[in-house]
Amino acid sequence: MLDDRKKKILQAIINDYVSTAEPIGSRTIARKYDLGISPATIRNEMADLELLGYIEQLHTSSGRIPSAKGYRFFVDSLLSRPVISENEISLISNWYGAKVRRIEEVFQETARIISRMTHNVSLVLAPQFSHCTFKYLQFLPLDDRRVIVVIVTDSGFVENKIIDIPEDTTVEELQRVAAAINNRLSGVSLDAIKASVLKDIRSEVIPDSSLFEAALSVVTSALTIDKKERVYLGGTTQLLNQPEFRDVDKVKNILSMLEEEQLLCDILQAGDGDGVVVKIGQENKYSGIKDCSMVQATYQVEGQVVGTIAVLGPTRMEYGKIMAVLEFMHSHLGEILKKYKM
Amino acid sequence: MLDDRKKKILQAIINDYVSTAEPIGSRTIARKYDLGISPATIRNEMADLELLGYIEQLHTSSGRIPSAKGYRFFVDSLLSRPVISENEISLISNWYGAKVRRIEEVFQETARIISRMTHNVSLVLAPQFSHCTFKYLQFLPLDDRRVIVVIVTDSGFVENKIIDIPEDTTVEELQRVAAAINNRLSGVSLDAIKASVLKDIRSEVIPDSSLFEAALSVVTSALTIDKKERVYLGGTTQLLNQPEFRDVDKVKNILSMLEEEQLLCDILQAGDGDGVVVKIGQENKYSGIKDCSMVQATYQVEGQVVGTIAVLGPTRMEYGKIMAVLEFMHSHLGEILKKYKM
DNA sequence: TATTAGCACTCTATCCGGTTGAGTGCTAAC
DNA sequence: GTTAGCACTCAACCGGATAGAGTGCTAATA
Repeated sequence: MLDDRKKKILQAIINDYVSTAEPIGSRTIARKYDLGISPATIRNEMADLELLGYIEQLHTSSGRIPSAKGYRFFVDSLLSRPVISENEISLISNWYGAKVRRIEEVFQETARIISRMTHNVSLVLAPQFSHCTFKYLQFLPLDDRRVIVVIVTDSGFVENKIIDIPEDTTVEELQRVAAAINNRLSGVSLDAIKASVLKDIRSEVIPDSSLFEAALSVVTSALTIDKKERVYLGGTTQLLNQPEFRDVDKVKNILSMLEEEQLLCDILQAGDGDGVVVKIGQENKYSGIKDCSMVQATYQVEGQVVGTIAVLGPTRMEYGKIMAVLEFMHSHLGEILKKYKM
Repeated sequence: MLDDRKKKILQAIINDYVSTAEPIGSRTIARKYDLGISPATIRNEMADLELLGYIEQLHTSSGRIPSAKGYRFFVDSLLSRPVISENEISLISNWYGAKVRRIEEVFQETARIISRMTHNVSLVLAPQFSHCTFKYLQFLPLDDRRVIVVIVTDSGFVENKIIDIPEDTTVEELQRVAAAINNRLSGVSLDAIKASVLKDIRSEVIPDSSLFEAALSVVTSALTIDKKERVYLGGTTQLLNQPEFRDVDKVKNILSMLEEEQLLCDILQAGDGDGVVVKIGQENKYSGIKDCSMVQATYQVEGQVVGTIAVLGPTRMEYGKIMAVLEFMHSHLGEILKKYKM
């Protein structure tokens, strides 16, 4: 365990490096931070810290920078978790009020707000459609040959698709099919429907109804799309402000990754545990971000975890601030969603 | 007007610069392109071309690069417009088949396909909801206090929103309100509704019905959102492969622009005329892309222009290829949309 | 008269050696 | 245990020399 003085020095190194992105030496620490000890002493302590693996040197005569282990210790033991100010809270509420007109926009705006406050890329994973429960399906007539199938879940998600129907289909027939499906599927979770229930139904009922087949295939397709298009990004250009991304090739790597929604979903869903979680450098499983850090948090609706929010940036990030923002979203995004009629 | 030899030399310069991104000199042209004339002659011709403004020099002893005027002449007079191959067409069709499950995905996939084929950023402006005609509105019950308002247009677009209702609202009452609205608005274009009709109605009917108010406000909000969230981007990382974007600050400028959907909408909608249009450098009105080129095309559904597709990149781009791809999309995207049930 | 060879010139990019400055580790004194 | 002093290291910066690609001009050539 580190003694008090080492902690203070480590803290100074991290604070300085986070704000300047430059390696820092003993002399500078002594000058900028009033620790009451000389550069020489700090040098000795820094040599120890390096031996212990908390800081590292790029080359023999450069200053030190925090290592992943250093950041980890900082986050776990040194960080006095700040909370965001009243001022910021009211700003956030204004931002939502000004921009959000419908539920999907909450996610996009959340991503924007988080990135604006943290100066880093933010990711918002919207609730998985498949966790919802099927409520009912309805046909809305469009013209002679087409109807819109609308699927409604208990939480009010609506999914729709246009299908062709035989020309001579009667309204009664449509209603009968809808009733049959609703009767069988109402209250069943979409997960379950996808997994097996659909097959069961198909064998239970009149197999020659092409309308029925079409309606079922819509349900299926509504279920299979749910994994996609559910990640909202904010502030991707913030990356380019970070000195660690001066190099275009590094930017390319990260941006390519951010374009792969499926990958992002997987990364975000892998988030273990509730609350705010910090993953530093190598702790990230996906190799493309092994020199980045990611702070993740879940959020809840009706007491159930439904989605994940995250901030991605260089390991040199303002962990305190970011954790505070995500902490806030973790505990308030649910309410906000409710407010905008989820 | 340029004589034949000057044209050939200009063509050689442009071809070479487009593929290498390096200024090219007389000696190299003579070596690489078999024009049957000596470097000295080429030098004289190049001096003329520079005087005429078709090419330019970065400094006295560098090779020449095409100017905007040069590219313009190339596009207008030198370019033998290629068409994309059968091979590529079947590739495209496969890509759509593999990815697209619903109508919105057509736009995203179109953007991806275009950028993949052109190696540049692509933009797809989805059809404006507001050009459609209101068909009807329907209430779908959710629970005691909430219903989903579904708005259907004649082309099959569906927009939905959840609203609160007074607890004791009867089904008949809902139907009556829906009928009243449908009666009045059916067949009216959404543009017109937004512009004025809504105000008229409000005064015509029972003003104390809060349900009625809520339904109308949903119609309004469904109309006001239509300008947003309708631009799909593809291949933003392609930018980073271009040597002209080696500089992170330039990348930042463009990427920031690409994040502003409203701006993109404006730029894309400004597209004058039908068919494929090329805007080179300064020809672009928006100052942020004055050193880029943009190739735009419209696409149609039912014989009506409903949206725009575009490719954005450095002025040094493969105009021929890009125009061919957009030409194809211009004439086929309509069908593709129909195929996926627009 | 149009083309070409030859030549002097220009300008960038690159390499190289010297200098500066921030930083270190070690040792000896406090 | 702390600190001052000192020799040492290394990246960054600067300036001069060089190489190379390219030009424009002039005179010779077909």
